[in-house]
Amino acid sequence: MTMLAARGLMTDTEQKLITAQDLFIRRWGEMGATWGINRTQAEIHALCYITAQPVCTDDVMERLNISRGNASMSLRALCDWGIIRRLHKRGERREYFESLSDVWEMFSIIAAERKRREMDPVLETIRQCRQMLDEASLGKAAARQEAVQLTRQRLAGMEEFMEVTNKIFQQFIGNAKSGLTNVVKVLLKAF
Amino acid sequence: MTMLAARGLMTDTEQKLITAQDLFIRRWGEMGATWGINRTQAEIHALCYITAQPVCTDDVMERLNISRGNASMSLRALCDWGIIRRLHKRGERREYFESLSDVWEMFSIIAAERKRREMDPVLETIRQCRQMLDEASLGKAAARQEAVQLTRQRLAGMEEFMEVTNKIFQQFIGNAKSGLTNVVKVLLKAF
DNA sequence: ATATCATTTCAGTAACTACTGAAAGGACAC
DNA sequence: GTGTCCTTTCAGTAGTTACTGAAATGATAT
Repeated sequence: MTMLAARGLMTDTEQKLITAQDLFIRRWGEMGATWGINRTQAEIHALCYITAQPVCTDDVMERLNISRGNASMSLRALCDWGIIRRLHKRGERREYFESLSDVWEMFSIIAAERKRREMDPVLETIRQCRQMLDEASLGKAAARQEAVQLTRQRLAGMEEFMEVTNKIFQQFIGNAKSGLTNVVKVLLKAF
Repeated sequence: MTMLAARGLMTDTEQKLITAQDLFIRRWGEMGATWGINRTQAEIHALCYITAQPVCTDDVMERLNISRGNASMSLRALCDWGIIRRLHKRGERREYFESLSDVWEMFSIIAAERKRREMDPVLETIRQCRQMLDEASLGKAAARQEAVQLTRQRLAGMEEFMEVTNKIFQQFIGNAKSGLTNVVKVLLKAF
């Protein structure tokens, strides 16, 4: 609840709007926490997204009850991810922030970054491991030992999975701007 | 590096195998950490998966250098997720654990659980918010205010996204056992 | 130049999560 | 019953991450 609301300076409609928004913001924050982004950052993003209007640092501080330092750092992190943007208003000193409006675009930005940061290194490691265990490195007899073969099979299974997943990600990423919804329609029909 | 290795009681091949496995285990642990599962649990799972052989609590403790308590609790958590299984060996007291072998099946188990725990509550909240802001709750005039309409649009956008995502998840989940790879092939061809 | 307002940085701290090790709790054998 | 072997639990602690608030930095106006 904001200061304004506490002082009774809001209309009934405004209060209800705030209440609904806060509900969404809190849930989104909880969800973010289990997806590797921290709660506060997820809440800030939810605030920008749900209001669909530019917010400044003080708006964020007041609305979410956090310090200036925290707001500043978290806003920057969200800008780095690319899911909110800085925005200068003519004749105003302070900076505003707004969320991307297209959820599909946000998703594909996040997907691209996580693929790069997390999947690619794993794939790289798997290849490295397979190479360490191939005939050229171990010799023919050693490479045929059961334990070695089992591990090689597991590496292969994981590699296949990650390669396919990667391709799907790439499709999403590549098609984000030109109407991702279409891609998804095709996808669902195909099943 | 295990005790055995330190004492020089391993063959060259065994050492190389362990080294490759450890590489994979560590990377998998790092990745898990950014996906909401903790590093140790991810490492234990990686160990079970990559060796493709039943491991007991002591194996886990020695290989990953963790305490008995930690091993016990983490193994249980992985069993709860359903991606490793308990296994009794005839005539042995101690319990063993093994990973599911099919990566697709593991993925769909995790997807199903996360959908239930994380997406479903958000969808529920979005519907609740939309209801709070519809004409029936606010009155016609209030519901037409710009701020209210903007928030309603954003809620709608997010709902659509999550519903489609949910459906895709369900397809994956439903098709896991009967050869998920086929589903994916269809999917990739469709693009 | 100086004043004003906004933003960033960061040392210190609070809050939280993960982990240990020892004690308690089974399960089976004798 | 007692002893042995293994597993689980949990209080206490270590380690990590998130946050604050104040000082430093920057940006614009006068």
